[in-house]
Amino acid sequence: MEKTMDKVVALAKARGFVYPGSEIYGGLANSWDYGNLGVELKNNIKRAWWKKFIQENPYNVGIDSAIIMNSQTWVASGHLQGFSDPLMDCKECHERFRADQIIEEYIKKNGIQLEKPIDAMSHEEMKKYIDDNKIACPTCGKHNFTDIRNFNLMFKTFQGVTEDSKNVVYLRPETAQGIFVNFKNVQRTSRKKIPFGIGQIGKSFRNEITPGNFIFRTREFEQMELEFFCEPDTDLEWFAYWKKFCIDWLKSLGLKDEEIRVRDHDPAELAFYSKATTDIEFMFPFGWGELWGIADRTDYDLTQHQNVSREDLSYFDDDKQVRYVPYVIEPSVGVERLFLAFLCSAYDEEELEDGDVRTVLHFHPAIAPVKIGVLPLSKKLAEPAEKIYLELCKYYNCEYDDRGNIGRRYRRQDEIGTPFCVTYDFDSETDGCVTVRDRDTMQQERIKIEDLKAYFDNKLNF
RNA sequence: GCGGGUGUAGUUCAAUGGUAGAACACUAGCCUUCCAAGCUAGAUACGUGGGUUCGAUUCCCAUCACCCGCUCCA
Repeated sequence: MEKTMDKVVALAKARGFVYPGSEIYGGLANSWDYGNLGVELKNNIKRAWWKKFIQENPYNVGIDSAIIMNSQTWVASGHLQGFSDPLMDCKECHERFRADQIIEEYIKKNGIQLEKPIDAMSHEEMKKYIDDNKIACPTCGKHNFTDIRNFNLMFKTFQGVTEDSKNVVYLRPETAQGIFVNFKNVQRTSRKKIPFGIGQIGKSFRNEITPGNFIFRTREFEQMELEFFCEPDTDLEWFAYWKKFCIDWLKSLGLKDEEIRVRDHDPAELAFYSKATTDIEFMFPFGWGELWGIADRTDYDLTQHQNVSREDLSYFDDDKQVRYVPYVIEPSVGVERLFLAFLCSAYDEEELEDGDVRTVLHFHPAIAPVKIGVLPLSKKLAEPAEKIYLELCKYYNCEYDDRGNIGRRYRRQDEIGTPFCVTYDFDSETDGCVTVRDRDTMQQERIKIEDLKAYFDNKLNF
């Protein structure tokens, strides 16, 4: 069986996991909507993360911070400055440059004195200067540039009625900063002592140059981030701890050893804020792709916010009688990427004994969109079967289906990854039992109708 | 962002300068029907916007989307 992106995407669209966004208007590049099954899968993933990282974890608590934050946040975090450069592309070799740097190099090389400093020049003036002096592309030597564009990865909008620069706000490019600015609030109200973590699930927005690979990289996405605050000098221990924690969690939900690998970043590759970064990668049909980034952010963020806001963000350790700015370990994972990884991992085409092929999603029951399919053997048995459905769906997301024949209905449930099917047949009336069929083993059991709840509580308890 | 390609029911494909067919899927009905069965009936499509033309799904342009390659990526 060849597992291709095409097949996974086709199934996702056909069965209601993911639709192209704004489809009736011709779509919107790289936006995706999650359908009736997609929303269940997505919610299950988020619920599983929250349970493991927040609810069950004695160290961590949660938060839900605003998407739009005071713009000073992005001054402190470095997001504003880092990407407000005037960029231009060489049309000949497609290399991208900073316009101010090209001019800078040119005047330095030729000993020219400019009338006004480069950073005071407008984009038009820079472009004109480059054109007038026929400054060549440092890579290919030709002179054929695009216009200068201000490239910032952040989505910009205005808060309030007037669209002037004072009202500019940004959609957050990561949820992490909402945690950092609330560090003192959460520490005080939760009465947590270091080490402790604050987790958050929420949308982030990045105006990526090249999104793609289905839902792998999109401009609007959802992150599940944990910022774990620890004492300086204990950061590397915690870094290793969370790395293992994340990998174990992925495996507990069904990702296989051979589908996962861990890649440590070279020192040269590290972002300016990070001391160490590890990517947990997943083997997608299109190749290895980053799933989870675990970064040692040191005390960079809290120190930056402390400097820009002039609020003291240090922590006083009562036991050791020392004050310090905590170090931060950040495991950050994208919900959509996990969604895609689970979908790809679960996808299978099985050849049955009679030579028939069934497409089946082997989701871990915790994330399966539908837990139980309730199927009457015949439409004539619809009434009692519906009764069972109405009872079970109080506890588990269930689907009732009486259309077509029974075989087709089993296959449909296989295709959406439903772990169990309950079939009410002509004997059920007399013996009070139904057939429960397991998706993975294809084994069938007769279960008393009154025992069904207990049976599934046992099977679906995680 | 650049180059190349592709857009016809839900899906995979036909045909055609005079508005379109099939298969599978879907819906309804029949059937004591446990792994995509059978029979009958039915609904559903020319991506969007311009242009040429008496008339465009077909030709031209733009746009949007997708695919392949390059580029880029906190």
